[in-house]
Amino acid sequence: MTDSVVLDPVDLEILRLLQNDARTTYRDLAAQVGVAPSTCLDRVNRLRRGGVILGHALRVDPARLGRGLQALLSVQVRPHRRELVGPFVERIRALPEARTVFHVTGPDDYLVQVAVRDMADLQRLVLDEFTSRREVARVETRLIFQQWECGPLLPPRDPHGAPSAYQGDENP
Amino acid sequence: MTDSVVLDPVDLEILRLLQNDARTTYRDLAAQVGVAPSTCLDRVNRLRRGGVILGHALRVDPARLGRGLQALLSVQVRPHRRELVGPFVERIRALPEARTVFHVTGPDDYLVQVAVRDMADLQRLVLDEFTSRREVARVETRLIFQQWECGPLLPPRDPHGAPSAYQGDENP
DNA sequence: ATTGAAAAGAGCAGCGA
DNA sequence: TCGCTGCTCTTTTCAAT
Repeated sequence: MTDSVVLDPVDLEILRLLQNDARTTYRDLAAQVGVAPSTCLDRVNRLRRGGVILGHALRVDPARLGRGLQALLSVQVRPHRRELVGPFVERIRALPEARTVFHVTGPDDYLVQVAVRDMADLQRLVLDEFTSRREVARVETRLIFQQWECGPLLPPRDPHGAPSAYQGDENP
Repeated sequence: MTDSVVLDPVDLEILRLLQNDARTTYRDLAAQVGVAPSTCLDRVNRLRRGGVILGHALRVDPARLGRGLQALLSVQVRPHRRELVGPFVERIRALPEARTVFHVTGPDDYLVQVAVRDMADLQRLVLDEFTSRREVARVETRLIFQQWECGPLLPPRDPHGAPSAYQGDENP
């Protein structure tokens, strides 16, 4: 399914450091990991090509952009068939208010994280873009008080005490 | 509350481009926006100081790290008081499986996005880290089929046809 | 695969307009 | 506020180990 990706401790440490600060230079990276800068570059490029690193995203403060209110909308799309949900997702993704769309199991089909200016804006969004649609059977709105990003994503530790290096799925 | 932040069309275009690829050089940025590279640097630094740009995040593929299964856990914490929820959030954030924690309105207090290896791993996580805790009154697990990040975050367009530049809250 | 050194390129400050 | 010039640091390449 995925390309062969083998991550040794050097790769893991680089990933961990870059997730803490994606702008760390190869020089600093090299110093902290204990290899040459050119080796770091090589590793990072390999992680890129291997699809482990998908890209670099700018973290922006929604409040400073006039979107101080965020919410999660649980949406039921009926009937839940490809010809309906495909366009639904694309339409939602195109909304300037949308941040993330989750397709999930359970009674509600989608969870949509949105960032809006204020309550009036949220009301407008829900009414105009969700409940007014025929394929949208139900919308439940939960406001987001606060949101925390968690620590760097790392491979799970092997529960059986196997070597710490993680080996991805192979597909030669 | 926030510093004075005024965003003109140049700032907005820079933000839009950087959200697509945060590693775009000032030179390329300048070429696409139509100003001098030094101006781009100046603008970006201002956006940094103004708190609009919070930092740079590395986007990583969880599946390539052996965390091919993601889920959203709705968690009810009872009693929902500061002395309980503070430590709860910190404990959850420290879990290597946790990606994002939302504090939300509604019957469930928290939404926790987790990335695990497989179903057995998810079961272990729910049982050991959530339902076994006394302050956790209820956990509802929804699996994530798929997840989409949406377009760049931009200021809302003014509904009254005012100038397109967005002016943040002032506090001189 | 990793390295050090050298070349190419980008970041950054100062200055003049 | 903008754009130019020049210096410094980073990134990237490459031959050798």
